[in-house]
Amino acid sequence: MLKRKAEAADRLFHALADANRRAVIERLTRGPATVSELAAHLGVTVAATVQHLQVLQDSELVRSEKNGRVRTCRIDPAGLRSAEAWLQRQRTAWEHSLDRLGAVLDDRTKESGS
Amino acid sequence: MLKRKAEAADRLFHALADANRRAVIERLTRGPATVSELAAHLGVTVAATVQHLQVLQDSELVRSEKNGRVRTCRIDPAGLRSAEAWLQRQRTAWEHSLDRLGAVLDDRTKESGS
DNA sequence: GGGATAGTCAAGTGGTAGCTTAAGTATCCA
DNA sequence: TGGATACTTAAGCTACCACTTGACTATCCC
Repeated sequence: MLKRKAEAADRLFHALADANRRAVIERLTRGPATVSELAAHLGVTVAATVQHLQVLQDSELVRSEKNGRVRTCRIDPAGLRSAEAWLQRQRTAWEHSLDRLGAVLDDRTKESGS
Repeated sequence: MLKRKAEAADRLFHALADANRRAVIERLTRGPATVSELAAHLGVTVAATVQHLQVLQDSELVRSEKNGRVRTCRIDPAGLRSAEAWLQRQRTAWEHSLDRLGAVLDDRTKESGS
């Protein structure tokens, strides 16, 4: 199995697969927030929120820095970009394969046609 | 614990979060394949492959039809498109929020400046 | 018909995810 | 200083996931 290279994508899509983590991202696209604010927004404990934030930071979807006792979280565009890149790569590969199929069908038509 | 409702985005990103399922997608972007071919490609049993395919079909990433005893699988672009759409939505929302921040900073500079 | 092929279904297993509570650390401020 | 605030860490619990094996159905073709 070709798993080594896949780890980043694993983490990335796994991070996006949870509704609460996506809610954090959606919230942060509208501006930075503290851990407590995010916890209130999600309706879970602060501890659970910290765990989600860890996952989001590991996949470069969120960054955060701590000032005094307050941790401020914001979007890290790197993760969003590489997720989009993977999907675009697949879509383009698929479209190319459709093009090749089209070319083959055209050739067949030409051969058998006239 | 609250049972999470399996929303579309949940299913979608969860489907993409598994390396074997992504390998199926990558394989299918290069053209259709049967269940056995996919199983051989992944190096897992046919039964496991069928389970992956079920997940991929539920999230509209893959379609399949059965002719005789052979099931042929192909890419369903709907899933890829809606995953891309979600990510793009977040990225543009984030960029707009940066714009608004920029505007505020400009105003502040104008007010306090000179 | 009957053996091989292609896929489906069900049950069981080890591992992991997401959540909680509880106890800790660091910082703020009256 | 000392109490309140903001976050961190650890342990434990339940549910779910990816995978297997084994039995089964449907189809092909000699």
